[in-house]
Amino acid sequence: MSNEERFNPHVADARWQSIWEERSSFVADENSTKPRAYVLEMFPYPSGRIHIGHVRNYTMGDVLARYKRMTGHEVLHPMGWDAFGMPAENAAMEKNVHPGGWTRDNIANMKAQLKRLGFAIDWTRELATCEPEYYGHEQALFLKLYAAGLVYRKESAVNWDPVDMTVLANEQVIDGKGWRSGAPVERRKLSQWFLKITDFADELLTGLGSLDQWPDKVRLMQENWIGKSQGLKCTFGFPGGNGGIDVFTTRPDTMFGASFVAIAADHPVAQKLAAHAPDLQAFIEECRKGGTTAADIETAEKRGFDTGLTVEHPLDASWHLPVYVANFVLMDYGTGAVFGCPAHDQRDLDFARKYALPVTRVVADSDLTDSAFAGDVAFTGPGTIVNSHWMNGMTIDQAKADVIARAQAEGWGSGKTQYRLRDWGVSRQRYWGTPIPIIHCQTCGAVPVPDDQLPVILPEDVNFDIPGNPLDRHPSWSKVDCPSCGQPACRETDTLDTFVDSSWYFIRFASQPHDKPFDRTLAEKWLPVDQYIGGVEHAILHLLYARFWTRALSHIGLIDVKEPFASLFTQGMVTHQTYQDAKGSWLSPDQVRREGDIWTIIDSGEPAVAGRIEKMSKSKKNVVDPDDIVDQYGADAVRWFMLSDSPPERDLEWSEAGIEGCWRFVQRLWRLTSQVSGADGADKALDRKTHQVIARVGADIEALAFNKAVAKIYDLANAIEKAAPSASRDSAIHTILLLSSPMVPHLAEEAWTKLGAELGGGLIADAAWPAVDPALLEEDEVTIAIQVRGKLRDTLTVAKGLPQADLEALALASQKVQHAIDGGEIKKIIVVPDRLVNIVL
RNA sequence: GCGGAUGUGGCGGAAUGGUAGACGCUACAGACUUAAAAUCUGUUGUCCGUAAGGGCGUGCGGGUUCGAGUCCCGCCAUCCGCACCA
Repeated sequence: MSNEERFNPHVADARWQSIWEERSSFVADENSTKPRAYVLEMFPYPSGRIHIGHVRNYTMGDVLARYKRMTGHEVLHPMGWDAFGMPAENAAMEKNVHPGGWTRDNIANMKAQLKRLGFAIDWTRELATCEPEYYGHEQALFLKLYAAGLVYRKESAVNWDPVDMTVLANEQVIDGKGWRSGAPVERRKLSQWFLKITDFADELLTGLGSLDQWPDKVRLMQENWIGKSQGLKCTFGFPGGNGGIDVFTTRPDTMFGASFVAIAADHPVAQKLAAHAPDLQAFIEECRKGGTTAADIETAEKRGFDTGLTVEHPLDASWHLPVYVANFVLMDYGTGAVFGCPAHDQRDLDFARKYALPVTRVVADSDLTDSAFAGDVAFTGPGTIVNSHWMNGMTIDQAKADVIARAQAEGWGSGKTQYRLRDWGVSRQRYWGTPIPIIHCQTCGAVPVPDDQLPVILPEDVNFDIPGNPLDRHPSWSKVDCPSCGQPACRETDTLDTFVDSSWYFIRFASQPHDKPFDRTLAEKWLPVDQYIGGVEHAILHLLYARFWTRALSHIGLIDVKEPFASLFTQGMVTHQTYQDAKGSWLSPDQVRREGDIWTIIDSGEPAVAGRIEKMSKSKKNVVDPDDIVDQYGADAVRWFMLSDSPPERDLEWSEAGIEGCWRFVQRLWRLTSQVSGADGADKALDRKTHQVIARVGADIEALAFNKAVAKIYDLANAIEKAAPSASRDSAIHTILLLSSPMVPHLAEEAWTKLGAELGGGLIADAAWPAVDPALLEEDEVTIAIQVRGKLRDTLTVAKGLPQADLEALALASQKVQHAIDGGEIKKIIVVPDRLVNIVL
């Protein structure tokens, strides 16, 4: 085949990309009267190179965006950069570059990479969170939330790396040591800024109910994260009426089964006692050291320290319970104290057995109502209250209500709703983030930076030669006068968690005025995002914070949007087989060769081991660089591969054979377009196929079932190739181009132009999605399955709508059917019109 | 431990309770070619059979139904999330 007959992406891709750009094809018109569609993929962190996972993510969004355009929508499909964060500081330390320069270079590189894939993005709205034009407005929003009382400052414990002199996130603490320095991590108390997300706990929970286009899995994860539970908050008083210990319980019905009270190591009562009790102090220290990883907790023994204190049981003041400091009680949930009811809580039982505390049964599900409780397995099921005075015989729910009512009447407690969700700590002791716009004054305290002094811009002249936050040691940056009293004061040197940056970028995309974060009317025109696509790893934090931030803005009257993302889709990862040599070192796919089932290392000829199929990662060397494959196959083949075969929510395995197949299909589609014949005559069967495929592909794209849409396009391609020349066939070729154009846009434009004489020119990107003729969706012949006792014995092709009696007669006339009946007695015949006949013997 | 998802050919996967395996990949055979690539035509769940045809097949065991990959009950396996949450 000559070169002219081939589609050449190396020429075509760039040509069409620049034509789209020249014509501003994908710039969203905010004055449009068309229905709007806001399609958004989670914006990337500018790490330096596009990852194949990004390609999959953005290809999905792109297909939807292009499809929406073709179906008459004004589409907003923007792109930006989640540009603050630690990797830039790490690079600064390792390579002696400025985080800003490093980040901006990365953005330039990645933008070029994205452009090569031909995404239909409105680049005029591009934003980077590290630029003052963005984070300045974020500071303004932060101060509005502060003014509304949704921001506060409190002492909070952090993981402190004493060598790097920095705060570490939990996942940066490995075996109690800093991930970078390897130094044992200390717990430090720092004054930190918090956002009152807990004020919105109930709203965020009930709001999940309206998100019917979110995956159940994500809604459930958020529900669990918010962790609503209802119970009783009550006081166990110290004898003599001198204060007491507040506890929260979800099982007030088991009050009479109490045998001890346990408090957290950080509980004020424990702290106070420890001041004069070195052995308790030592115990508390040990509790704090305990790891926070899953494995640590699983293996951690329940341990306690008897304080010698006792408290009165609220329902019987003569009954005194011992108070322990226990390693399993968390200070930051509930009140930091619990009462233990060992018979009906496994953790309490473990503890009671260890310290030989009483175990009293108060719930029974059988005849076993004795107060003595044997064994090491707590009973947590439903049952009837026993050994509990007036509550005996009640159900658990009745008893709960009774105790809460009594507590409220008598004033020692009240019903309470408790959430697992904690307020969002947003302070980061780092340079490369949004400066928190607060000034600390000795006289006035924390003073917001006045509006006219925003943005608070990061100083450029910083260095990373020594550990710690460069903002802290900058000679002048933090030194300012107090806006309130004019005395010398000090800027806050902490910066905001980068999750704040990503909590409102979708609003800024919709509207980008210079003088304010967004224009309300314009933002409300586009929002909520109609389709949001990204990785499931953001199921909780990013998506919860963005929901909170939007609600907080709504709460203070800045925008009338409750939920930012109407529909959410979480796509699977791109995976690839891994390879190792005999010593276990990872090998990249191009270092190995396969012969049958044997893998060998190409250079040395030594055997290689083909390992698990895993998410592409640099450390396992099973990566494929998007630039390389675009160089080799062109953007369209890569895009097609991203959409083929695997359902988008599942993992997609990269394979050489797979991309080769896509490349062949791109060429096959190209060849088809040269087969427009100008012939006359209709081909009813092909027309029918064409219209069925139009309907399916549209529905599949709307459902993001790209693999099915791809399969239907293959189906149509097969049908076209088999059909004889006709006007119908020419029309089918035009149709298949339109249907595949969101997926392989460069090829589609190239072919569209080639056929332009017939079609009147114009870009296929601006063409309308083909209309479905409903009349052609119906077959006029149907194939009927003939079953005998539910087993298929024959099939018959008959006219659609044949009456039941005729179907029965035809079925019985079949030799195969008669053979299967074999003279047996027919009990009844089930007929499903146009589908099947089942003869029951 | 708690919660959730998934399980279909050699592989990725299709299938409103109604013909299981669409479509793609792989493999094999053939055509074209001096040859290769590309392309085209077949075959490709499994077992029995020359064939016609038939048996068995959607992780395992039950159930509902004229009919179950699909619905119900109970297991098993894998993956994911959360995790001392009172």
